[in-house]
Amino acid sequence: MSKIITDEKIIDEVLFRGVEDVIEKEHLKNALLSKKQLRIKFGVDPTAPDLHLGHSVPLRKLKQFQDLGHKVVLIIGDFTAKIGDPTGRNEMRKPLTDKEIKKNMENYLEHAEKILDLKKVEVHYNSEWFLKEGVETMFQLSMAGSIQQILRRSDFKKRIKEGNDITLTETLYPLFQGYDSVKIKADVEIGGTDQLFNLLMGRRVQRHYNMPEQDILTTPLLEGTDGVKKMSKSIGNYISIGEKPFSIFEKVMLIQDFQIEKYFLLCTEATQNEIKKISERLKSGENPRDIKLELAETIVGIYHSKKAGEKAKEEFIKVFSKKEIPTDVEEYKLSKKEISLAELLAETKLAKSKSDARRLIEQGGVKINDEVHKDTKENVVLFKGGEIIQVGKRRFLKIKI
RNA sequence: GCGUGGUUGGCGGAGUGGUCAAACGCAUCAGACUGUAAAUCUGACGGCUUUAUGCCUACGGGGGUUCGAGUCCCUCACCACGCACCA
Repeated sequence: MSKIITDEKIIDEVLFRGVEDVIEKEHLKNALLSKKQLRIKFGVDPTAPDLHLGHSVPLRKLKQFQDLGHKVVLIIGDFTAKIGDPTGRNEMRKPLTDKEIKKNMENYLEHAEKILDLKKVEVHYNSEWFLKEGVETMFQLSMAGSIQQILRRSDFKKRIKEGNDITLTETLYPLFQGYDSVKIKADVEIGGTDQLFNLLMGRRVQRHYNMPEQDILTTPLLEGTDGVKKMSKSIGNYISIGEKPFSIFEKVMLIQDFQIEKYFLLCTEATQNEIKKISERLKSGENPRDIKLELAETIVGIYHSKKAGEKAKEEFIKVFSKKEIPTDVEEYKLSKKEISLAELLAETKLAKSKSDARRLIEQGGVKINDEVHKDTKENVVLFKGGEIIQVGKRRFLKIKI
C-alpha cells in the first residue's frame, strides 16, 4: 500500500484548486489528514467513445488524490448505461449494446491512462452487482428515494413542462448510481457540477443502507472551443486527448481569450500563483495569442511529450502566422493524372461533394501550390505529383502519383 | 380506447394548390480584416452537369384527386395535448 501524504498545504490545494464545490469540506479535510487510505469513487459513463479535455477535468482531480496515496475506484456504468443518465437531457438516451460499451471502455481506459496510473486503480463494472442482485435490490433501492425528490431536479422539471416523457427507469438512475457507492464503500465521490444531484443521491442511498455518507467534490464544467457551450462531442467543440499533437494545438488556439485562465486552471498543472501571473500578463495588454501558444504547448506536452509540444508550436507559427505549408502533409495517391479540380476535392474528402467543391473554388478557397484556382471551368488539371492542395486555412493534402 | 393538433434542411421555424431547393434565425464553410481567434463585413450553405431564368432528388411512409401538391383527400407510422378510470 502506498504511503498517505497528509501535508496540509497540499491537501488544501487539492480541495481548492479547480474545484467548484466540496460537500462536507471539513469532514473531507479531516479524513484526508487522518492517514487512512480513502476510497475515491468516479463513475464513468461508457457512452463516450473518446475522452476530451472536459472529461479530463475530474480525472486530473482524481490523479491528485491518487498522488496523495488514496485509492481511486473507477466504476464503469455498463449497467446504468443501459438506462441512460438523464442529466442535462431533454429526451431519453438510446440504450447501448454490450458490444458498444465494451469498445467504448477499451478506448476510454487507453485514454485515461494518459492521466491516471491505472495500475493503482480499482476498476469495477456495475453490472457485477446489478445483474447478480436483481429485483430484490431494485425494491430496496427504490425505497431510498421519493418521487418528489427525484422530480425536484431541474432537468426533469423542464421535461415535464415541455411535455417530454420521463421513463420510470430514468427516475431510478440516480439511485442506481448511488448504490455503486454502497457497493464499493466510497468515502469520496468526484464528478462534474452537472453530476451534483446524482452525487448527493449517493449520500442518501448510503444512509439508507446505514453506511457513512461519502463526501462530494465537484469540478467546474469546461466550455468547448466556442467558449459558450459545455465541451461535448455532439456539439463538435471538443478537443480529444487522443488527438495528434498538432490537432490538439490547433484547437486549443481556437479557444476564446477569456477562456485562457480557465484552461490553464483545469487542463494543466499550473499553480494558482502561475495562473495569477498569467492574468496579470493578460491585463497588461500582452497579446493573448502568445499566452495561448504557451497553453497549447503545455497541453500537448501533457498528452504527448514536451518535445511534441514545442514542435507543434513551431508548426503552428509556420502555418498560421507565416502562412507557409505544413511540414507533414497527408499524402493522397491519385488514381489518374488528369482530373478536374472539383472531382479531386470530392474524391479526397476535402469537399463534401462536387457541388461543394465548386462553391469552394468559386469563393477562392482552393489553392494548388499556393496559387488560388478560382476557375470552375478549368476542367482538367494535369498533376505531376507533389502538388499541395489547400482548402481554406487548415486543410492540406499532397498529391502523389 | 375516443377526440384534436402535429411530423418540413444539422437545429429552430415560415410556407395551406403553381414563381419553393424552401422566408427568417442559429450552427457550419469560404473570402476580407486580424493576433490563430473574437467582433464586423461579403458570399455560400441538397445533388449533378452542358454554369443555365439548366436537370434531378427532397417537405414522416404509402396511395389518390389535379394540367400542377409541404399545401386537398384516404391510409399507415410516430409524437403531443385533451377526454375516458379515480368522481
